[in-house]
Amino acid sequence: MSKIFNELNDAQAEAVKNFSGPSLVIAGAGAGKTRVLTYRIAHLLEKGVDPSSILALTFTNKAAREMKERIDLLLGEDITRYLWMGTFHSMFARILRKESEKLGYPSSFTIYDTDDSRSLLRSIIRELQLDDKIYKPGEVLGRISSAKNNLITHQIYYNTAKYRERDKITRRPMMADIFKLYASRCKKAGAMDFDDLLLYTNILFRDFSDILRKYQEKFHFILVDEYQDTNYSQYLIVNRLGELHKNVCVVGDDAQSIYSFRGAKIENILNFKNDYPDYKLFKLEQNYRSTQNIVNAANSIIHKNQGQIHKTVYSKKEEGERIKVIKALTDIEEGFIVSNSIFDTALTDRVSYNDFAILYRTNAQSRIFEEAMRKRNIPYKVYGSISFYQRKEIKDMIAYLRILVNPNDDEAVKRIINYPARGIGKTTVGKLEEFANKKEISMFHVLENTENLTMLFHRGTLSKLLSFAGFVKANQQKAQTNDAYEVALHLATSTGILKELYNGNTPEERSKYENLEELLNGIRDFVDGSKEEGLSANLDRYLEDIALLTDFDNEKNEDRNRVSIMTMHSAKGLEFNYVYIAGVEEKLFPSPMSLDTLRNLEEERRLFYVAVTRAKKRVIISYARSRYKWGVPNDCQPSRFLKDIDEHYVEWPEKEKKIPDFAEDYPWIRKARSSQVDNTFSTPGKKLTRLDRNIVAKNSVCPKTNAGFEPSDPVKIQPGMLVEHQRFGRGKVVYIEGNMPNKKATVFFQQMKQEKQLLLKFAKLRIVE
DNA sequence: TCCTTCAAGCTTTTT
DNA sequence: GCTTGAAGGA
Repeated sequence: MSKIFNELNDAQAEAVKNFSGPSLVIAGAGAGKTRVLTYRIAHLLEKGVDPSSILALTFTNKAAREMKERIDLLLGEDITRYLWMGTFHSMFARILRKESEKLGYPSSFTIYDTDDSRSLLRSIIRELQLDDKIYKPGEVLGRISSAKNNLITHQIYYNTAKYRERDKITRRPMMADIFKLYASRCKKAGAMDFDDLLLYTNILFRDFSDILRKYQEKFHFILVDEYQDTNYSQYLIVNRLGELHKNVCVVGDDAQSIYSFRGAKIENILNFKNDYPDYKLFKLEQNYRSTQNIVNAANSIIHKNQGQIHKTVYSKKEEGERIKVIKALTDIEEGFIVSNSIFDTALTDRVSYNDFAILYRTNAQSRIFEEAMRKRNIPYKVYGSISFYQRKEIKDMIAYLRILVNPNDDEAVKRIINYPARGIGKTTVGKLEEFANKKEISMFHVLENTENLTMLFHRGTLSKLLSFAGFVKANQQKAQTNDAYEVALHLATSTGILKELYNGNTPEERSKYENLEELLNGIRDFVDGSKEEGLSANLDRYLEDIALLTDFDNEKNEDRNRVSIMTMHSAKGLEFNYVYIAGVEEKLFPSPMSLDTLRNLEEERRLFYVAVTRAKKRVIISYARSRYKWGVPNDCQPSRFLKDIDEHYVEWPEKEKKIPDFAEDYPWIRKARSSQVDNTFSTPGKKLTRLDRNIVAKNSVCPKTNAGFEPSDPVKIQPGMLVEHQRFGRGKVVYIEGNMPNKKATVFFQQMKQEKQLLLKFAKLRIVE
């Protein structure tokens, strides 16, 4: 026994010690789930277990990385690089690359991200001449995704009356056909989407018993983190792989299950005992993270849920402060209050900014906090929303790299065939795509076959297409011999993309240039790192490496002292001293989409539980009375979740000891479409356009937070005065108070580059110098 | 084919 | 308040 056990309590130590046979670790928030997992692996390694025989599946790459660092530190050696530790997706992508030929895929298959999938679906829907208002690509993808996560392949889907009936009822009878076509197009392109990675792993293990056997024998120990958030597909993989040795250890907390929308099944935890009757159960109930008040408040929230395994999570830390609830007039004021509070706390408590997190329900809320932080000069980092790899310029560049590795990747080809402009227009691309689909070959394949082309295109178009194909082929050759950085740099310069952005005048272009530069630097780091470790530095490996990365994974040192801003979902597994939970309002949190069933509502409540339990010292919850939605301010009510917190642990806003007007849990309040137009702008006989609605904002409140003009200093709009709508830029916003019925103003719309006479009643406008 | 203009639609949550 | 894509003119 080593020093490992000095740092564990009894329950944790038991869970670490008993490493053979199936075990289920149920742990409350902050009770040291990850700690058990980490030490258990360290313990195994210490016992001399071969690291490459351990498969440890985590929820994020970041979690895996942190665990690895911790283990290396514990054992004092660089041993974790031989572990199979990472997300389900990345680990099984690794196995699939080795075995893909069995499934009819090249080993350098492309991984389609959600954007690629959606865009492929869009073209399929168009091709089948369906209405994309009914068959919304995002929704169709959701349906396909949940089918796949339950191992319903397109063949099964197509041939099962039950599913087709359902689609008929929901008036989407062609769903099965779309699914089928989507699957075949992906295969043709040598591409798998996220769900395919798991689905094909299952198919591989189902149809090739020798391969299954090989991996069963390889992985003596299997550990799974966040087991409550695994879906059926993931469950079955673990189940199959663990069948031989049965050394399966899963760690989870049913109270923190927040991903059922992507197919996660709490039942996986509950059914563990059926799959492994001789399992050992370890319960960790002492919370080491948070103060008693926070733990008690969180418990009181989760107790409102009916379907929960009973646990008594407790803390022995100090009692701590109550949860503070803050009311703001507007969302903008909310941002202002939060940033002020962070600024003050950092100063008085002498703590650094990385001790703070702002959590919210939807990514759209990030902007307000970004602006507030910028005004206050507080360093921050927004996680999620648009990740680095989803930026247009980055995706374009990566599309180039992708077709060098896998020329059949049609989504990538479509993306860049005319970027930068080569005179290959929509008609041409459409023709090319149609022909390729008819022949069931890839678009690039068509380009390689000159006879086909002469039939299809005129000479002018033909030469453009051929020069594009030639360009790609030449670079493909280059990619064989050169490393990823050389290839990428050459592409960026020879296409002229880099230069074009460098010479750009707008701030957007400049930032795009910087992003591209960052991407290239990243590739160089990859190349250097690979060479150091004696691994291949070619493009294939680079693309494999980045396909499954998220925002959390390219964290830089300069991010270390920043306030973290993210969704409550992203915050799972993290902890901070000070946590701000923002926008705790009806119609926002719980999300209106979740009000239809008790099941969904309880999941939202678990999300609240997750958010509160991220905090070590202090939780501050805020809500606003008015919030901009689609550019229009809307009245808001405080969330029903606020009343779920036991009063003992809450401090309500001044002068408002009790919060009125809570929405009832029953009957379900349906998403109400508030009429956005009503009486704000009325010219008899004239139909309101969107633009009018944007200009004339109802119930605008003038927050003190905006510099420039004080509320007491309203600006009168005179006829003929030149004003600009604030939609452009993040410039100073002037709120104009008071009713101005039937006043006319000349409004300057940048988007239209023209002036327009408008009647104003109540407006939010910016003065143009 | 490209570029500009304009309005529709959108916002759950993610590997 | 932003993105996207259709429409129409150059």
